[in-house]
Amino acid sequence: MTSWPPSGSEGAPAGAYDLLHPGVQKWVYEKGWRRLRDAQEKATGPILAGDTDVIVAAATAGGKTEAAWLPICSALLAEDDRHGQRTRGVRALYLSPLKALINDQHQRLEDLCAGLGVPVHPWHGDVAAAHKSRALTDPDGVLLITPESVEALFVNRGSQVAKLFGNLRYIVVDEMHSFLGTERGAQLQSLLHRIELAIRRRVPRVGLSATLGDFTAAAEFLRPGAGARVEIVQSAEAGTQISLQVKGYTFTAPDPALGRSSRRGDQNAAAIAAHLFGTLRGANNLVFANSRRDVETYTDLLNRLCADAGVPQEFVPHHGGLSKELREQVESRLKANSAPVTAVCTSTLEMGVDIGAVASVAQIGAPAGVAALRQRLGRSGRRDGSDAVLRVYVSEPEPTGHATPADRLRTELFHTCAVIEMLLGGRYELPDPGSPHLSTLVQQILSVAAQHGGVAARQLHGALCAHGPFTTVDQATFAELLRTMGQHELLMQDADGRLLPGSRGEELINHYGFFTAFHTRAEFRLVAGGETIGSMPVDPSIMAGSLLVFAGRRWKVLNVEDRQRVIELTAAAGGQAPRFLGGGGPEVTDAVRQAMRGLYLSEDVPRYLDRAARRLFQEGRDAFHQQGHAESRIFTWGGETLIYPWRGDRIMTTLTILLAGQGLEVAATGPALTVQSRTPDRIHDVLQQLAAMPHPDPLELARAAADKRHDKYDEYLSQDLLDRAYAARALDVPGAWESLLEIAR
DNA sequence: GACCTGCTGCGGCGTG
Repeated sequence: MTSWPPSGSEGAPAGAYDLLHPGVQKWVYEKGWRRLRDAQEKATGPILAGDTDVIVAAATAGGKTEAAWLPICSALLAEDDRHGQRTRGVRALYLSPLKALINDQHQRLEDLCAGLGVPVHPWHGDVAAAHKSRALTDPDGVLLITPESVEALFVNRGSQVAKLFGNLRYIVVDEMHSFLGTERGAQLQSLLHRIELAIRRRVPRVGLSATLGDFTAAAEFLRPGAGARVEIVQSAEAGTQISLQVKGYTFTAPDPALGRSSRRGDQNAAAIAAHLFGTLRGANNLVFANSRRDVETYTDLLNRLCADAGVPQEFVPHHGGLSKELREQVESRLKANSAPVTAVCTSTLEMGVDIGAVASVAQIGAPAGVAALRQRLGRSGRRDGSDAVLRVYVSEPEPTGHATPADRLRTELFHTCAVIEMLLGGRYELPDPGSPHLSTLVQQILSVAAQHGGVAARQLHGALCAHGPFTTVDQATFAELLRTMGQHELLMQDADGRLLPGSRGEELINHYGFFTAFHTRAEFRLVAGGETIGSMPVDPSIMAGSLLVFAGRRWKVLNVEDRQRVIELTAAAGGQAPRFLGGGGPEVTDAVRQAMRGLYLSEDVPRYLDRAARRLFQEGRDAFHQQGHAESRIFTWGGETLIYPWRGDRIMTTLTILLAGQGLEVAATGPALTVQSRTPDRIHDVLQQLAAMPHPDPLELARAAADKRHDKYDEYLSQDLLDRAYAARALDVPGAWESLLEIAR
């Protein structure tokens, strides 16, 4: 890198540094950076040119943020130089999936931008209204914002959007992987498109992520219809070394004759908590549990161990049900790095927030997915070049007389290993391109109608579908959607045929919950000593006298105020973590289930297993072969027939509907399909007949499915549209036929 | 037995 001020570098090939604005060069120089990181070196040219969309893919802590902002700030300053004055209006828009990430980025960007005279404005639900109205009166610089807050701008200040973004030069989408293939992602695409429509100009988009599985799909997401022209910048720098261990635990499976028992969880949790306590104390760590309830349970167990040992409590919970104050306390304790603290958390601490040096990461139970596990791992080993340390805790039942053949397969462990193998091979989940995201389209139609105070149907289709992100929605489908929205009084037509929000539509738009594309549930506020400590979903089993574990403490319920939705608590001695009911778990992808089968069939034993896990792994593999899974996929046990397709949840759902259509009583349980009281031969015949049939229309299968409502505005879809949304989201007919042929063979 | 994310306007009240 050349020095600053520039001196005698003439003749040297122009590196990225030489392309940056002198003001930005000065900042880099004063930081003492000896050279730019690979991602920064490669991204500067394309971003600075300002005529192309760019994806920057680099490992966590690979310098992605600066890779985007060094050239963006350079381009803005160069524009000012050309005009001889500072350009007004928002000139760069940064979109983040998390408020906490915006706060974090605000601090980092201020450091760069303050000296350059580029103001930076955070904008989300926790930002004071006064700040927002100030930014609106005289907009300038960089705006850091959530998709929901952009939605609110369109709905509440539709006429100001064109002026606000009139001089926009760049759009940055951070943690882009978290938007791919989701309702929220479709909302984001629509909002970006609507900004460009409002200012009648295309604005270069910069997407950032460390965990993209497929650059073609990611590029198509960033610029729908023109993904092929998106520039991909991939850092060649290797990520941190990973130090990885899977720890196995066993527990005695409850006797099925005695009914369901909760002892299973208790026994595991106590043993795992004891190991966590012994290993993690004295340093900063993150422990990821798979549910809020588990977060509370483990925090409580760990702090009881602290109390028994007479040492300070250093385990704190962090999840979405805790109040903003409590979460921020945990985040600042992690950042401050003064006294050791371990956060037990859900995915809330998975992304972005730079929480400083974390010695290790623990994961309890099979990880939700490959990208999620990579993000969690990326929280450790960020600063000093030390290894990222990950321990995964897996529990399996001890085989006794009561153990089922399925118990002996050790599927939790093989699931975990399959995800880890995919992580080590960089095989992240692929976004699903086929979903029409009709629920989000309902929201966007209402939002556009509110933005303009009425709109013609043809314009609406042009804006959102024909030239917008909902390209798979044709005119006929769109017309049906408008009709069903009319029937539900979401829309009405005025004398000129323009569409306006109807009475129900007005209600939706005028409630602040409108801005999210995802579901939100009714919740009770938990209050202790006059302070709100968090919230939990309405649960009828909670009443005065109930005992609760929440926010890492133990409480008794004093009072439940149904009308105001408030639960009053007082400190108490015992209790259980509340159930945060609702939502299913994450989808298990086809790639993971196929990788599980690959692990059973292989002869290699992963090196990252501890002794107990290795024994469980070997037992699982032995059971797989003894039970005949290598040769067959149909088995009988206890009057039921079990089918093991070893395929993803969508294929399992599709097979379930197909078999139910043949008059069989069938349910998907984990990796197996359970069919009631039939002989395997009979089922084999049915499967063979199905395999020989032509593929059915997915819509026909969807019609037969129950429980199809899934996304926020699905309740306003006609039966036919709901079937289409479900078919695209939940079914995989070609995959199911591949699987049928495999099983019937 | 199973994640998470996010959110406005306005009235009422206290303080400088």
